[in-house]
Amino acid sequence: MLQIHNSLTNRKELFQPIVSGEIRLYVCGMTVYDYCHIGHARVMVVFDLVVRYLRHLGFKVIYVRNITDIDDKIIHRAAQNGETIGALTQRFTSAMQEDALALGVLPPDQEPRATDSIPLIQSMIEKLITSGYAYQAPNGDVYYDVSRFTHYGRLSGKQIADLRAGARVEVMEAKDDPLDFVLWKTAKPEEPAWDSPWGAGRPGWHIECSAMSTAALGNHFDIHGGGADLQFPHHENEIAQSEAATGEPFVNVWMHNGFVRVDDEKMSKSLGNFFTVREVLKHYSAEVLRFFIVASQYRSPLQYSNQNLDAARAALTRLYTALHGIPRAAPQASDFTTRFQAAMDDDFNTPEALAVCFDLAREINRARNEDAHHAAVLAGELRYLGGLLGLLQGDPDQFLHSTGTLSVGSALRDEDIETAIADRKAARKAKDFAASDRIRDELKRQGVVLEDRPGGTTTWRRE
RNA sequence: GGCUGAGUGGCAGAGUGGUCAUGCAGCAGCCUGCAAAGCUGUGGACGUCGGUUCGAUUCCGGCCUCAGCCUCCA
Repeated sequence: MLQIHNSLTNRKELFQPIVSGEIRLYVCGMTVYDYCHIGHARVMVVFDLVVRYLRHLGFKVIYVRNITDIDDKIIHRAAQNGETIGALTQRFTSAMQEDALALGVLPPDQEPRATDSIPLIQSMIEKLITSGYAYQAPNGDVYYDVSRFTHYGRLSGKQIADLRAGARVEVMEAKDDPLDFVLWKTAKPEEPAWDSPWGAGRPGWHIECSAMSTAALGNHFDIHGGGADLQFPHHENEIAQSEAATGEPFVNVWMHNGFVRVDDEKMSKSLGNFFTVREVLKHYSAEVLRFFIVASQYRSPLQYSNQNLDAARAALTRLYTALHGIPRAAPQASDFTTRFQAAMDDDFNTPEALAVCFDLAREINRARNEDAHHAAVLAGELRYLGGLLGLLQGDPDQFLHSTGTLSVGSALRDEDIETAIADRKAARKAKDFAASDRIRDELKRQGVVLEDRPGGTTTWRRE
């Protein structure tokens, strides 16, 4: 029985879909004005694996992840670069999709863009004004009246009074209350704008997610996810807007993933301590990066460091070594699958699920010389379970022959290695172990490790 | 100041009221020409002070430390 930690109640809860057998899921995606960093990668990987697992359980999942392609930062960055907003957002949307693909993140079922959703957004704002939840200020901006929404603060565990007391919100004359947030921003000259009943302008950030999610998934849907930094105010505001506009409950389960940290601090643009996905992929393979993310539970902080990526690579090498040299056989669900599912059912406990994979790998290693068929079936199971995490789908030989950490400099070509191995084989046959060891040492020096197998064959891997 | 969350062996990282996490690293044995890989065995931990309990790393309370949110942020 699947349990998910719900940020709304701050507890693990038994998951019950609204419509039996079907799950509607919305995740806040990227604002496309720069390359994705590892924090963005984590959101994509985490919810990808949530979707994969839910589908494995037999649910029909409708997964929507939006693209924010209009906001202040985009406008500023485009101006800075001297390019159009459309060119900028198109460029970084493509970059984001490339990064996702590299990380083995399956595309969402729908990927709506804010700028394609203006009519939806306007109609929601219209409803909020009509029902008295929003007002147009003298400066033309339209604001949401937070005091009208009685449940405001429920998701983030905040009291309106406390928020006011500790308000660090910029004082804006136009607002009735500093906590009110903007739904429609009047355009300044030079800024992109859409016509509206409230004058030319553009949507505020929060409203787009309310409009796009309810349009795609209905007024009331199952799961809404995103990074923990979106819990307040973004998600809080989404609830306020959506529930006020539709008169229905918005979302049953809120999921928030933890931050990626660098030196015990949150990785973020403002701190400048971020690593982009494409930067990291120059040094580590995408599967290693993905393993690194999966090796922590999604709500825990994730400590980014080369040391931890190296550890991820070593661990992944062990799994691929177990699969190496074993023919593919159809998987059978055994006790390992039961344990794996129990782990995943417990709020997607991927570290525990990986532990099961390692136990399975040991079992394969035990069986491989005793009972080849059994080993093959277990290997099939390991591959299947790994697939639920988006791992272990590659060819073991290929993984072991690649460095995993993509080393720079003069790497030996595969053919050179094969030639050296043939030379060494001849030397061994002639019992010239000094020559044999010389070849092995030289390869080792260049980062290639040899492994002599029973039967006289030699396999190799890069370290 | 308000509100969250966290402190586990050399490192990473799960979990549990009393018997094994898991991976890397260490040690010993088997295997090997020697290695590597693998297998077997093994040492090593639960921030701190109290409380509850036959028994707490696990429950409760205080304290210390760290991170996050309260402003754009995945």
